[in-house]
Amino acid sequence: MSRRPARTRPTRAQTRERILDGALEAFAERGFHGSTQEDICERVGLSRGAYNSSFRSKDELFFALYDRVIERLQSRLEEATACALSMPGSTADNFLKAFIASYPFDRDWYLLQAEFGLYVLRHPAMASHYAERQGRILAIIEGALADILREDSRIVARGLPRIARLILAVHEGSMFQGLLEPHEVASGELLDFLVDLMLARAATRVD
Amino acid sequence: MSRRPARTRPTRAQTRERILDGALEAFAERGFHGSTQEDICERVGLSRGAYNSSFRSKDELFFALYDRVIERLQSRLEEATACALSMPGSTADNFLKAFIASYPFDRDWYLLQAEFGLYVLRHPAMASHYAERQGRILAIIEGALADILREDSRIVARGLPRIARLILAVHEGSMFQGLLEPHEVASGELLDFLVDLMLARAATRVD
DNA sequence: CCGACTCAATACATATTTGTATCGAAATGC
DNA sequence: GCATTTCGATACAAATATGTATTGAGTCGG
Repeated sequence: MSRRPARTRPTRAQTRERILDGALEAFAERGFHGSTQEDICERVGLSRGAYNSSFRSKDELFFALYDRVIERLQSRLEEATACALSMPGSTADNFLKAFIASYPFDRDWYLLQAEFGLYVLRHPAMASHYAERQGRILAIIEGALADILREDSRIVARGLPRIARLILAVHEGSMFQGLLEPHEVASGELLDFLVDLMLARAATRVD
Repeated sequence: MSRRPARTRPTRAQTRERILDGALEAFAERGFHGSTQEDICERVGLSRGAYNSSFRSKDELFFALYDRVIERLQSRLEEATACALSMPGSTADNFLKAFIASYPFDRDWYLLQAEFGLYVLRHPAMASHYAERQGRILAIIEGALADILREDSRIVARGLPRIARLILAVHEGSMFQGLLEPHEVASGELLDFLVDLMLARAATRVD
């Protein structure tokens, strides 16, 4: 035990994190413009005083949140990649599908991601920031694909960046459809289908 | 010339249309929550009086706009389908690519579409409304695919609904990437790539 | 231990936005 | 033509959101 008495007041960093937690919830539920300071704060039991003291503007909060979200996604994907690669003798199917399964597929994540996307499209100055973060995710996907090529070369070799983008596009598009009509589109279904296409196994002709 | 003097005051329907025009612009530029009545009205030179007189609520306006947008998309796609089919001897490649090229790929359209998507995800009661409209688009794509099958059977026959959904997903995902990084992702590039995959022509092995 | 400083809560002033009520012009029905 | 009704603009009132200033408790350095 330290000589100092236990800290009773939370660190600045801690309250910042709590506000980010509240913002995550609020933005997912009501969107960026739809969320008020009060909205965000009351979810985590803080007052607007803490909010205004911790963040200069809503935009600053927004991007701090985005960075946190991206960092978590990044480590999640990297972990999944390492894990899937560690299993010896994995085929491209297994690898890709394990990798894809590790991709977040929940409502809040999608809503937030979409909200960020709209925001940066409307604030061109921020586009590069977003693109850089998205680039990291694309790089991880590309890296994973490159690894697969060493194990199973059925997949196309050329245009890795484009394939990575295609995977990302399908993931996001199908997440939306899955959230809108859960009974029609199962989680990961379209992405699995795409993998099948890439492995050229689904290209059967009509009878 | 009619016995009545020429009409000087616009019809209710006309002002409704003008307000929808303003809302389209405003929602695309600032989003649903970010757009105020004033925002919407001043773009088309009307006062808030016209707004409140024409629409009971912002939600009503939003869905009226959505329906108008979907109707226009629908006729555009149907037209493109008919046109592409009328060209005799068209291969699946040509057909699909012509069809895809007719799909709107502009900023405002994407922003609005994404905004609608977020809205309905957050208002589950509205999800069925959106799903029904999206279903029409999917049906057109399915119909087009079915037509191709008669001309060129290289494409997979089973799971047409899933293929249609995949096309939709790729289109939306790639639209976003294209808008975010125009120099990285060309319009329609990913969709063309998907078509290649479906036609099993891109599934070459690494050397 | 004491003083300076930090942080979050509260109170307040301001600015925006929305909804309602009213008014005048214009169209329709008789 | 005249009365009635409709529609869009203006004015007003209420609600909501934001930013700033102040206050008091908690923390850190000497």
